[in-house]
Amino acid sequence: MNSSDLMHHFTVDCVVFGMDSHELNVLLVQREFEDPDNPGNIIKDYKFPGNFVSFSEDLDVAALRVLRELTGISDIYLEQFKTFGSLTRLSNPKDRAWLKTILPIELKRILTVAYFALIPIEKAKQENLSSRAFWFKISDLPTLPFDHPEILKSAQKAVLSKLYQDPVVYELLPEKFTLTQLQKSYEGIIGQSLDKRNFRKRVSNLPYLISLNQWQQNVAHKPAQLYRFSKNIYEQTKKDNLYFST
Amino acid sequence: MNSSDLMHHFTVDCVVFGMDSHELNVLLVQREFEDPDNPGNIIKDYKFPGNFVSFSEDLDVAALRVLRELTGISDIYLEQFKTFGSLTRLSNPKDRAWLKTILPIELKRILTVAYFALIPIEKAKQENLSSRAFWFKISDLPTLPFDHPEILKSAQKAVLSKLYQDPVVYELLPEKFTLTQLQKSYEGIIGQSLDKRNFRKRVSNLPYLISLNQWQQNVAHKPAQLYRFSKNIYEQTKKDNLYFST
DNA sequence: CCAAAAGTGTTCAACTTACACCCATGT
DNA sequence: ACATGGGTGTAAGTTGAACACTTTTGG
Repeated sequence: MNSSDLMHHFTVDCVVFGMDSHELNVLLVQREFEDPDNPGNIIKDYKFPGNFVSFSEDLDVAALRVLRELTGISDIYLEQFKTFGSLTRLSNPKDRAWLKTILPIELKRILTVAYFALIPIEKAKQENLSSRAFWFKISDLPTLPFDHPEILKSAQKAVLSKLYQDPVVYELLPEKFTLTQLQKSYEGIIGQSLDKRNFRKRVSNLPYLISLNQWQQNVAHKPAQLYRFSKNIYEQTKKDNLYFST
Repeated sequence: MNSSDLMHHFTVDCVVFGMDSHELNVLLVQREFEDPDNPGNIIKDYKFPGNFVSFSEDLDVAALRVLRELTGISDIYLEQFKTFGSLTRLSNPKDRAWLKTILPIELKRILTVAYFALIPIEKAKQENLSSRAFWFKISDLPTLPFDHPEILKSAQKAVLSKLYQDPVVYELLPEKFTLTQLQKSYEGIIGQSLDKRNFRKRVSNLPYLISLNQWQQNVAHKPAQLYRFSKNIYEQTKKDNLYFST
């Protein structure tokens, strides 16, 4: 075994979740390449934003760079959750054909360090989104290449698991939000609907959820009160929950 | 940017937790090399078992192989939790000197995919442990090289977080165990002591915790009843808890 | 006046917490 | 007989779950 046998290509891939008024969405970037099975035919499909990491680049920095380059988004909550290194991740000839268009050498295996990211969709839209980046409802995603379906499942679990420990839902919401928006965000991550009265009773005990003397405007129904998340109060009052799985 | 700029060395590192009758322990392997600052002097210290991964090896397989080769342990619960790729992980000259003894080239950066593992200490001892592998109490660890202190902290968090979702404590216990052993295992992971009566009331509701008609023998006190964990019953009865962080 | 979403309280059951003493065994 | 860890119950407080109607606004 010599040293070059021990060298590998690495990418970072980002699963970006965005919350609109109804449900969770995922940000995908379009790839466009010639179908190797059908020359002359152009395939257009979608994948998670991801790219190679250079040898002098910190992982987290690489993830932010790749996300900025491919989507235009730069101010976002980002967290590494798992590295995927199966020997079969590149087994689809279409995926290998596409890879040749971006790195024209034969690749044996690519490890990818996967990140999840959370952002309110409107904010992402303000940060002039790349013309190649598109939001998809999580309930209606196109077929994903590589092992991206597995990465997505793993990302959803990672976000849920994170929510057990930190109120990361606030990363999905704009600065001022309604309790219904908050509830929808929880529901999107948990994957279940919650009882409105019980939900409100529960969150009304959270010291870091600050009610503002402001209400929605120009809505065709009773305007909802606006709230904000106080990171300071959260940090000061959080206690480590002690529960264990049943 | 050419292709070789995009290639990296990477290793797997395993943080092996073992439970003895009192507390959590961690398995370290000794490294032995000449002090670059003081030629002729031999440094002996300890690190997590870890090694390079070859280009044709699955990640999880590599972790099991490395663990077997360096410690002798082969039947163990193992789970990937994070990849460490800081540019400064190799900044200590002593660590670079040691690396040269195992791979005699100049290395720029090594990414490491970190795993945690759980095993009952006695079981590990049966699997003829390598003479270079040693158990240390988690409350009394030697100084660790590289970024291993950070990896340890992250591993402890990962195990705790896992315990929120699955009763992985049972991986630390022998097949038959007492409620006190179970409690100590929880306490070791959680890092806090628990009330005996409340603990027992709580676990007595777990359908997958099976009491045996067997008791401890040859102990200088009232013998404790033995229990076992039923993975089957756990799988059949588990429900996804719906709680969120406060 | 209609549609749409906001907002609100009670009851019952389940769970959490705090807390102290006797028991069975080996030496 | 003593040292060691095993084993047990209750009361008070808190939290979780189920459940339906009125309010405010824009169109």
